[in-house]
Amino acid sequence: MPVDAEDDLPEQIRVRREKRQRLLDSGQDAYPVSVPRTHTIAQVRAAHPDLEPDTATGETVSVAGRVIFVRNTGKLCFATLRAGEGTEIQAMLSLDKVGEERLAAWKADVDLGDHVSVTGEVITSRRGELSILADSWVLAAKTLRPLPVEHKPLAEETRVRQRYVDLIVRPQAREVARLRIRTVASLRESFAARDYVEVETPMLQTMHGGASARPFVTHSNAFDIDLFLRIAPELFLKRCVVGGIDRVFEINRNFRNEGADSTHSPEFAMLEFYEAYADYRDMARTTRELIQEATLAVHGSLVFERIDGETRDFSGEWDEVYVYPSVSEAVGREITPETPVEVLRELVEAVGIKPEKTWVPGKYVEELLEHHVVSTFVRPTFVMDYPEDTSPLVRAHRTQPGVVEKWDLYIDGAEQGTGYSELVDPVIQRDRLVAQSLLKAGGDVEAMQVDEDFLRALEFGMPPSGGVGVGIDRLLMNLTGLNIRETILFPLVKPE
RNA sequence: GCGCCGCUAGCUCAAUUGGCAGAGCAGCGGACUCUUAAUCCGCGGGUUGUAGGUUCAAGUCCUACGCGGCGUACCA
Repeated sequence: MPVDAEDDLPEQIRVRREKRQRLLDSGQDAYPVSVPRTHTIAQVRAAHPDLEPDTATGETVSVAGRVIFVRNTGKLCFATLRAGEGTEIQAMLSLDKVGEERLAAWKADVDLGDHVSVTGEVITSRRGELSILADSWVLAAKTLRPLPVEHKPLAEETRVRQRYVDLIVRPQAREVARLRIRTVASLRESFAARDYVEVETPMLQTMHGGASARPFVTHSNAFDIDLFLRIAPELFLKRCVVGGIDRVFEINRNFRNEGADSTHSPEFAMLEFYEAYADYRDMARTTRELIQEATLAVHGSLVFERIDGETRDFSGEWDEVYVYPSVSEAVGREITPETPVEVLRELVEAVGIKPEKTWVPGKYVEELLEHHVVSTFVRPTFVMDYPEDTSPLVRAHRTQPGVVEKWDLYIDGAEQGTGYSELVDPVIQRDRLVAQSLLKAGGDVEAMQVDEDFLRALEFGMPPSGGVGVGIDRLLMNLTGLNIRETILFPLVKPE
């Protein structure tokens, strides 16, 4: 080991390395393959819920945990051991029980952060703290880096970059890590109860489609072709419906090569589900039920307090508003799919938004909607019946020309999901995708490609169907009040 | 992208007008057989994000770059 490199280490890391070496030199193992462990800390706590102070149980156990506090006195040492899930128990090491040599070794060798195994009687201290009075102890794993201060919050960046440390010291980090999968498990249970089939469709795609977004591009050496990381599973799930998987869902990652901020991550978890013989209203109801069931699974109530202390109410039926009427009301004049684009442009510019030349008329309407209407919805709200020209995969409204059967679900002013009566006419679908590809040729990097295989699938006949996409990260954000980086265990960050 | 703010000990943070770089916890040495973020005595620990510049003197002022946060624009 180069001496110079050692000298450059911070003092506390150097000291811990020396302790490790000292243990090895004396024939002890700093990282034994196994240590005594008869019970988890949680099991010991559960078995002795309310002992009186200064009680001896006569029961001997071996527990293991990370040392997070030490209170070493001359002949009686105390330590708090913490299990991975956060349960804690006190270890007591006395001169009588472990002997002079092992007590001295404890004081000299054990640092905050080390994993240790302690064997001894379950007792309570005179102050009533549930403890293991050690007959023996052994190091389970030496920690070479000092833990951060327990009682000062870690800097947000350190929490994100070193989530392992965050998980050790911050209860909420442990809680959120489990919350995500509890939410996803609830969704899967809800789908199972509705006879849905879960599938996994390609992440690596030769065409990108199903959403308007810039894809990540990668390369297959075997095929010598460029591939796209998927921006959405939509076109494959529809192939499933064509093939007769009438109720199908997928929960998996999408990748979009776009900005990252407190509400957007380049990779994010997405739920999409499709149901034959359902329309967008059926899908809205199912979506509400899924989210309500997940809310119950996480919070136990549809009226709940988030981690940030705010209260939200997801109970009952959810509000429905309509795009053109609500925009009309907001701008003080009637807006319809026939409203000339010049009028829309004036209204958009009047609120300080700069139109781009690729915008179609419906885009202006959506901008007005977002600016005037949507941010006011705290309670979950379905915004229904969108412009046709911004939704190339949606079926035309059954009675209103220029409008499609689509809703967006807004919670707390942010889009939580979207649902359609799906477009299943292969001829109209082809026209829409060709129009998209022309936009793409004109420089719109988010426009879709003409996916011939998808069109061929539709030509085999897709039953009338409803489809929904729900952002899982967004759902967690809405259930907790956290930003997106807190809901993702290891969010993408630039290298240090 | 653009604008503003930040980056100091292992961690969390101070440092007045440009004038000896500090504290708490953690660490090291010592005392202590019922502690609870133990206490008491003593001692170490810094390339102030990186590279330049101005100045007798730079954590502090200037320039560039890196990383981060917030705001703003686009996307879920």
